[in-house]
Amino acid sequence: MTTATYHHGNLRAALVEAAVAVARESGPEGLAVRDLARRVGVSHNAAYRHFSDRDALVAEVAAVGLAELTSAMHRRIARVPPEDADDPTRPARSRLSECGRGYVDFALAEPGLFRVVFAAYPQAPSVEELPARADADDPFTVLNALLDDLVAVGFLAPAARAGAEITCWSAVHGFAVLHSEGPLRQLDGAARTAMLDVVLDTIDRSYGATTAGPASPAPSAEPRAPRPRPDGAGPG
Amino acid sequence: MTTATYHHGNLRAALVEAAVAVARESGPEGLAVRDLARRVGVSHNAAYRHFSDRDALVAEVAAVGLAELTSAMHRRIARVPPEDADDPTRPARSRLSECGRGYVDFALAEPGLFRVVFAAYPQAPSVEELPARADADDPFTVLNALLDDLVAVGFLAPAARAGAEITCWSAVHGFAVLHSEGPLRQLDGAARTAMLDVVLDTIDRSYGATTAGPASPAPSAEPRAPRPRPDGAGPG
DNA sequence: CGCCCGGTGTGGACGGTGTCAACATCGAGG
DNA sequence: CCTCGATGTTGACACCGTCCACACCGGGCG
Repeated sequence: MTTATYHHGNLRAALVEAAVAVARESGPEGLAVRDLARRVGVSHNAAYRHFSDRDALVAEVAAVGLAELTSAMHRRIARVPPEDADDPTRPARSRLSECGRGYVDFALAEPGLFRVVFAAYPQAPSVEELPARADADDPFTVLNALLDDLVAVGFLAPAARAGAEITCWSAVHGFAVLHSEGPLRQLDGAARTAMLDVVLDTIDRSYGATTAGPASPAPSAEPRAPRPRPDGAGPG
Repeated sequence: MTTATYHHGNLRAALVEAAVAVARESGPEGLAVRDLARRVGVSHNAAYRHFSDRDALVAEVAAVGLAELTSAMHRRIARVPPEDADDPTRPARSRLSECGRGYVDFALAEPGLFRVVFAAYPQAPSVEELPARADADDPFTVLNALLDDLVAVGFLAPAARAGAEITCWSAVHGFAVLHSEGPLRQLDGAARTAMLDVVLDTIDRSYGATTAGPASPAPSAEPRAPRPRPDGAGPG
């Protein structure tokens, strides 16, 4: 804690910290303003000097969770070897898979935080405004960059690029939700891993078919220069 | 209402009916036992003669929602013509797509009910016990039947059948969650429809590739046997 | 130096919730 | 007819979010 300068010092930070701890094991419905105030050793209502609403506090926790989620993805992505002698498309494809695995890992390891994140997730940016925030560090931006790489490498047909981000996000998010606290919550770990492999392979196979098969209009457009990979370790 | 035989008559049914109505527009967090009792014109606590818990009441609503969800899927599936002169695999493939569209339709049309369903969804049956309940009428069973059809028709390789139910469910459920009350909630209808088409086409293309090419995540850059082209899926 | 003001924390109140316990009512069956 | 069990009522308790009035305390101004 930084030096206590006032009555309590840094109540706001203490509240957020406590809230994150509670959210980890109870999810969003476990977050109660009064309870958090009690934990921090302050009277109820004190929190309202720092957060207009309970929702504002939850949003703060969601921001922390979102950062952790993003960093979990980055960590997984960074483990992929940058080159493959046999297949030049493999690194980009593996990065996409690992990105999904990082997402699911987080959802399973921190189901409470994960649910808080999606109880108050900010609007995903529209496709038009994406370039403007290409430097942002959130799961959707990371995913889009990886898909662009997949096109640049010549694996994903440019014509199939549109909507790919929604497809990947949907598949991985659905998997995460169904398994972390949904109807598939009590599958054992091994089966779960195998199932996730199937999901990711299904997408990979489909995207490979866009360049190889007769599936889409023009099988080829020359690959663009690969963008620098955002392997930043992230905060936390 | 059936003839009132007692103090109130059929309180239980009245409570469930009111609860479903509330859930439609407020989701699970809008369901309050006291409020429902008030709406039905009965004192609080009366409900506890019929439901042990608030959770028990929510579960009842979830059952109603699950039935509606299943029926939405059936309705969509039933619209697919049973035969296609050009391509014998098309009906089964279209049924799978329509099944997904029915799922998403329901999630978008009834976001509150949809969320109640997945706030308390029963455990999905394991693969072993599936045959035993092949006659059950729930989304997971329907999906499995359609995937079996896809194998029978020769479109989906038997080796790729395992895990396909999880893949399809994940993709469609994720899409539904992200769009119905998630970060993509304010996409306009046309874009949404197009995105769902992409998701479903991605799966269709991948499954079509399982009968033609190597099923493993091998590079598979070379062109493959001529597969009937999985162009836009449906009689949307 | 002293006073005031605004940021911060306190205490109380109101209406809402789930749930338990005691009581009242009413219909069916002995 | 009378009892008994199923059903509904009333009251209470402990929580919750939030609004209000008040108390504190330190820094900036006179």
